[in-house]
Amino acid sequence: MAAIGFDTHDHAQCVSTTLTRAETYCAENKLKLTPIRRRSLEILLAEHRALGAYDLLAILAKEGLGTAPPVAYRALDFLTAAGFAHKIEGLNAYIACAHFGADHAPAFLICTSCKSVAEAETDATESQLGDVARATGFTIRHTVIEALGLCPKCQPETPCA
Amino acid sequence: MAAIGFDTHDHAQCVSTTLTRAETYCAENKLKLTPIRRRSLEILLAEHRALGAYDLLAILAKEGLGTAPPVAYRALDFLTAAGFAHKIEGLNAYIACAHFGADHAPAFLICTSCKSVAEAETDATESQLGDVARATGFTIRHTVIEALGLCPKCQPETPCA
DNA sequence: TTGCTAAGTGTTATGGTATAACATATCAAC
DNA sequence: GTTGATATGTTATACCATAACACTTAGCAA
Repeated sequence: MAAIGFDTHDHAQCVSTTLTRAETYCAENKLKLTPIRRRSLEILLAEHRALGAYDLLAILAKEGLGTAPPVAYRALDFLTAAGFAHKIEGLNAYIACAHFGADHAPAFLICTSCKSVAEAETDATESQLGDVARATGFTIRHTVIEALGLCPKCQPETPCA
Repeated sequence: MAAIGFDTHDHAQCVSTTLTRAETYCAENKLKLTPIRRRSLEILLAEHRALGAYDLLAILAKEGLGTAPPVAYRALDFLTAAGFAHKIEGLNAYIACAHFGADHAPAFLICTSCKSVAEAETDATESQLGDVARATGFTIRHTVIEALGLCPKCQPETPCA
């Protein structure tokens, strides 16, 4: 389980690589990465942070790709269903997934100071949530695991801009 | 870590006991359990399920305890800050806490079929989230840990009403 | 007692999030 | 080329949450 998100990297590269992989994945799984969906994913990847549905919509609207809320929500529904993006429940916002395709149980570290978000993968069946579920006979379909706090750069000693 | 919520129990007893404990806790900690706050907690306890802020407001309004949204949100803010209630982020709803007072890291098992919610206590520092946080230098302030799925009564073989 | 201060409440208005519903368009399969 | 499934365009609305400001109350100090 490795967290990513609080480090720097070749961003243009990371966007294009992930987009290419998403295209390949869609082709292999008979999913349609339409222009609106592709552009939405590209925007989420480029922003590299949690974006509200209406933030995404504003960008799409500027580009003539849609003006009404359902446009954004449909794209986000597709991307989250495909595993290309996740919803951060604690922020009512959406973020591109660094992984993709297979179902996974993401965990998020959300900095309340600089709003950056790091994603880590967890094993739901091995978590405490999994323990409780087994003990009670509960069947897990989806997990929401988020931590709100301060990222390394925003610790009290070294507040970030 | 024990889950509660998918079992039956003496409900009137559980409501009155918890209310009494809340009163004691407030007295000891100089918190004011005003009529609106007390009644809101009582409602959440009696309902014994996640309630939207506007659901709570509707009940308060019927009783002449307030008509505008801030009334409900203020009561819920107080109850959640005191640890008497929790917000279920995945549902945008609120539920009474079976525990109270001290800070804790609740985890919820939410049945998408019958809407029941079970609360379990976790140890954030021992969770996978804690592992990631330590590895990345992230300081956790608050955690959101929720699982959506099917409770024992709503498994495919025995769907519940 | 008066007056101050902090906390709580009443109220209006607004902002932010999300979806229902229905019409239209596109495209692959037959 | 018709059909059926999926995607999109659009309007309207519902649901969730808070800003802002006036007013009241409780506790405390002078």
